[in-house]
Amino acid sequence: MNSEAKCDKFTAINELARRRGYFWQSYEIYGGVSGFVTYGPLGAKLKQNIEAKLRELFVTKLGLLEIESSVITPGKVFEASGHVNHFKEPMVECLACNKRFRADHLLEEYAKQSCVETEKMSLKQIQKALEAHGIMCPECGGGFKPPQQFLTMFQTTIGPYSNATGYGRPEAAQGIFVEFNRLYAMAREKLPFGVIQIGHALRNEISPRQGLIRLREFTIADLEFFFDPEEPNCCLLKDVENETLRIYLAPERKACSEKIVEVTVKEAVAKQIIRSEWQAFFMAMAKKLLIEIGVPAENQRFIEKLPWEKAHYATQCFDQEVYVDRWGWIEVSGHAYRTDYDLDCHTKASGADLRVFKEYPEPIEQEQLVVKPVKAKLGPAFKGEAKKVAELLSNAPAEEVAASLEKDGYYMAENHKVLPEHVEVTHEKTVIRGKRFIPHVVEPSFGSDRLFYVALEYAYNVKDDRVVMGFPRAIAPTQLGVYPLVSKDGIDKKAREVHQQLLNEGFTAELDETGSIGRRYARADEAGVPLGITVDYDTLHDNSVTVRDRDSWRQVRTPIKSLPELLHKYFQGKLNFEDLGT
RNA sequence: GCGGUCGUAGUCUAGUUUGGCUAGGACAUCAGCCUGCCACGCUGACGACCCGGGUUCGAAUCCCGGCGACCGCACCA
Repeated sequence: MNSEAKCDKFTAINELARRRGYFWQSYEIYGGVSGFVTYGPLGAKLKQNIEAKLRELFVTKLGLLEIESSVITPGKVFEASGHVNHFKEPMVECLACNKRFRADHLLEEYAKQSCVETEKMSLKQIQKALEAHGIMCPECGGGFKPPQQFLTMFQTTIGPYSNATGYGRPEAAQGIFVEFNRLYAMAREKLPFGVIQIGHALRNEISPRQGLIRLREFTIADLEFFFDPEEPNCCLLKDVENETLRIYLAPERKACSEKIVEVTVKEAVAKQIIRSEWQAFFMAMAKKLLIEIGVPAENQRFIEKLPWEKAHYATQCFDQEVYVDRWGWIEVSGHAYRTDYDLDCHTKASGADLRVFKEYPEPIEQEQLVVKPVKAKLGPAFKGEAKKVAELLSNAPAEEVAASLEKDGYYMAENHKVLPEHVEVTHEKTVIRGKRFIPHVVEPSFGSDRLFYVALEYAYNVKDDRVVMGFPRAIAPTQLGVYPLVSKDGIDKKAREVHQQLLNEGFTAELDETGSIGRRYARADEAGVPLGITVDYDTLHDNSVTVRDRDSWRQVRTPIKSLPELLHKYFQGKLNFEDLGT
């Protein structure tokens, strides 16, 4: 088992995960469905702890706002955001060999059409274009069935009688954008500010096959950070400016070079490698997060997306990648500069004003020509049409109306003849105190399940033919194991007391009294329990216990009464194992 | 969806070619004994042939269909 484990960690981890209750494929009794997993007791706790780390880093320390919105989303939202158009692909199937191809890719390759062109084409246009260019199956030369769209969002109907289309959200971000006005109010109407949402998202993948890496239902952590594009400087950049980032840049990728540049955050910004300071900041934070869940810096990198790889909303986009045994580099987070794309789309589609107001340092005074309808005269003159005429006058450019009155002695508001007596033309001074604009957004987006998987893979160690899950102590699902050395002579009773005390202190602690002590240590190692507390014969005399370190297997001796304080500090990272006793 | 490989207790697996099973083992789990710090002592218990159909006196084994897994193709905004 262990030699195989070295060959393929993915297999070993999946097996361990099932056996020990980290995660497994859902609905097994009905044969299982791929793309859905159940997190077991250890896994659920580990995932919570990883998400707690995310919250600690972004919510607690940076003061971002956290929200929770619904998964089912009215169709209008994703029509506005562009997902309905972009979350589907036109595909054709060969009549002869049944192979499937992306229709737009075929046109790009054989008809030399740009992806900008194919993007806009309807299915019928695609079919005609395929026929016009005589494109046949690249595999066998056969003809194609009519093209079909594959929508990768889960579609449903909201309510029993309505035919309102709803979608399972493929990202949590839109839940933030649509609530922008309220959230901006809660941020005390100040930029910059950020909102995070950690929740389930759904994507109907055609064929998900890589365990936790590609799921149909998964947990996403979308962070939307709003700022003024005219004040794009990041006030927190100093905190991370000397962090180094390993980046695989787009030009290198185009040249098929493997070259990774290693730059500090400061340099990346100065050299415009990363065009948004806030994006650079969050990339540094993402690196920190991954280190905290156990992935060393040298096994992380950022990869700049090529133009055709980028999401429809993004300008510059980086993926954070982690090296894993089975597939090499896999994406764990995406960092997109979404500009004002989403808020602009929702402004246009909903009619709601999602702009923010920015006061100028000095108010600007302007003199403006104003044409005011005189209601008292309009009424008798136009009777029932008066209201309409007034409206037409208000909407017409003042200069045009004034000029016409001056020159011709009247102004035609459609077919109504407006005379000078009907209006009052004045020069008014207006004071413009500021302007309205749509904030820009940088979005770091983490795949929680992928973070979970890489945490498992980097924790996975084999020591003396035993599996030891070396989770960083902050994310370990179980913090403490409590063991009676033997189950007799009152030692078992004492161990239960110690266990209860530790639970009362708020630790997650497991009591294990079966089997030999070595077996229990081994079992705890597989569950990644950082510390073992063993009650032995000496405990009965002097109230001290041994504390065992999961990673070094060393032991120290400590009085029971000092355990709570020492252990709290240990799990906060303020003490090392050696400091826990003698 | 396509092609290849595969599907036996919680896990790993023997048996499938050549039908004869009351399906064997190991680890894990549970109960009891034993215990003096790293899964290694003893006794016992629990527990499986992916689903459906067919062939046959008899199917884990052969045939067909379905489901699922792994690899490759495609897909992964």
